[in-house]
Amino acid sequence: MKRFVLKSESAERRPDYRIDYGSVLNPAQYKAVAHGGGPALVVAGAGTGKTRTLVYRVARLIESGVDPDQIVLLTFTRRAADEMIERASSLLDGRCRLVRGGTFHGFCHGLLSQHLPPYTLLDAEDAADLMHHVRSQAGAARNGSLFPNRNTLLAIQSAHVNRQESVADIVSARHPSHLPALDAIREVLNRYADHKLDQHLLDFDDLLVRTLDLLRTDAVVKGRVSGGIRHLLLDEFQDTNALQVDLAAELCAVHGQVMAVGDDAQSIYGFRGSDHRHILSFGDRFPGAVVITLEENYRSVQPILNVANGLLELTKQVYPKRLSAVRGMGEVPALVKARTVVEQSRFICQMVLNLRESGMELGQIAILFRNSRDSFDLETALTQRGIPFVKYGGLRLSESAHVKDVLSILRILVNPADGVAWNRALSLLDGIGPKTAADFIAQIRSDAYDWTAGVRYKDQITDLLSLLTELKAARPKPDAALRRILEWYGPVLRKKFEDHVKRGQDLEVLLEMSERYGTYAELVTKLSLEPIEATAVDVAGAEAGEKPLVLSTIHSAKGLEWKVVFVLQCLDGVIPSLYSIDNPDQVDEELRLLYVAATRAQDMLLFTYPALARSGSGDYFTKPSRFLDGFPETDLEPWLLVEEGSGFKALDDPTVTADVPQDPENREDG
DNA sequence: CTTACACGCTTTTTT
DNA sequence: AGCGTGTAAG
Repeated sequence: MKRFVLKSESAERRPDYRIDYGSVLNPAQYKAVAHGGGPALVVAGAGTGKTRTLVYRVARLIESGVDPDQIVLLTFTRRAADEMIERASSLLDGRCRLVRGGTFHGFCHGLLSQHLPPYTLLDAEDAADLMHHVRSQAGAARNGSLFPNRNTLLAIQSAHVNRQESVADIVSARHPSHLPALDAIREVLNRYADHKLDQHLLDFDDLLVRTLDLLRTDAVVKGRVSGGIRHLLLDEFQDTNALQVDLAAELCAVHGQVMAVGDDAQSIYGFRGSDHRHILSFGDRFPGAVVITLEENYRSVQPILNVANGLLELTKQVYPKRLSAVRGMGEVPALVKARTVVEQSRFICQMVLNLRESGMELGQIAILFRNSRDSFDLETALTQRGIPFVKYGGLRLSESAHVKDVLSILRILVNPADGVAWNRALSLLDGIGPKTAADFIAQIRSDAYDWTAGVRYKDQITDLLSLLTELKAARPKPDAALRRILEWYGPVLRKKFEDHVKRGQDLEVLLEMSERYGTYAELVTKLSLEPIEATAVDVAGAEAGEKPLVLSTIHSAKGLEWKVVFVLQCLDGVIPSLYSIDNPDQVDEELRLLYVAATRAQDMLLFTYPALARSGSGDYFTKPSRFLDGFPETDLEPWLLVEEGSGFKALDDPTVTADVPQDPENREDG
């Protein structure tokens, strides 16, 4: 008898992979990359190849025949998504660029813009403007100083939405002093919501809320959206909030293929409603989840991890975890005591120059700090010495007053009901304050810009109106429109700002950027969703093509790595922040923040602090961060800065050479 | 009644 | 360095 063997056609055909996944990944990474069906959680300590794993998984899924368009990769920042997709592309091919990716907020906007009537996005400051307006309309200010200010109101609102807790709970837990005003707070928050509805405005939180709402109430949309997501990949899962977890659950409802990657030790966005416990309860939320742990650290030398491990041991929560280095031993991290902030900057500049001379690229060095302003003095010092740098974090170009002024005109054209934009634009005119602006806005009932202007403002109003009418009729491209708006704005800029020259340059940058956008709405929305985050300072003498030194807040440094990392201003009251020390949970978050900073370093890690700080009232002595206090000198080596010619002899450390004038880095133990 | 301006105080991190 | 408040001027 002859037998014919029928191949099973239902089983997935084993593809011929172009990449030999088994040999380029370690077993745990491979397990995650090759994971077949159902939810999976990858718990990945710092430097264990988390990004690499996601990148290879994307490539593998595509090689297995998954349509890239059916893969959704949600990351914390747009920068992270771009980087991953870029890396996947270089690994495999251009198909990876078709993967859908971005932030939760960006993804939600993409969806909502197809399903909601047109709306305008409010960034944090716009939301604050609106809240301020609502607050003053409610006569809140008269209720005495006990009534929360606009930022507190927004914080309450945001916590209410993102944590999905009641306003009463939020106020009693986080702002107990405002408990007597609870009813008034609710009233103001309701009005805030009403205004947003009336004016077709959505704030960041609304993007998440409305998307969840859409998916839960519209079965057709949900079927199409979730049905179109064969694989959902979630990066930085420890920083997702309750709302985002709900969203993720909806998005993967049809295919059930969700992979989350995260590290509870790196949860640093509690202030935005994230809760690292979501990682721990992942299995409850996504039943049957496989947990894969990545433990081998490929990034840092062991002495850096010793400090990182030491920091982690200080946290109240005990999810014990020890990173161990594949790379082995290296230099012991330093705790550098400078006398003043100025000396701290001098030290860093000279170290950077020494490193540069010994062949390290500037782009391999990063200076990290808790607060954006912590780097002000260093920025001056770097500029003086002609060291090129780029700064991430803090105030963004697109959030600065002059850029927002200019964009408000475009926003009016996009959405004539946008009272926040009208208010901003009108307030630029001489003699028009909140009251007059509000009166005008109340008169606007159509997008025909006609109203009865008081004689006092007549000329200015006519100017503004003809600008709007002209742009409305001609609808030039965004860059041409901006050019026209800048003509109008020029005199305002010069009158309003002392440093109008510098701000004018910013506006030129904006103009240049606007060429990339097809519509006003796209330009305005993109700038809110993905603010221009880096402010580059190009200094003459930078070698063409060499990446500059990186200055970054620790928050913005998440997910990145450098050969040498300095952490600035390691002071008690800075990290941990003065305003967190009463709350153990918040102190823990500050600790994790320092942990994140420490684990960015590959070869060398230096914590610096000034012993003397300056405040308005005078100089005062400081204490180094309590987190760095208890380390033995074998783990964290104290460095003393000594002036040249003061009798101390330099140790022969290649990175600490004495040929730079005024070199202070003679090392002293103890 | 509104706006403009000066002064004193200060929570920061991001979508 | 910005924000809210108090004060004086329009």
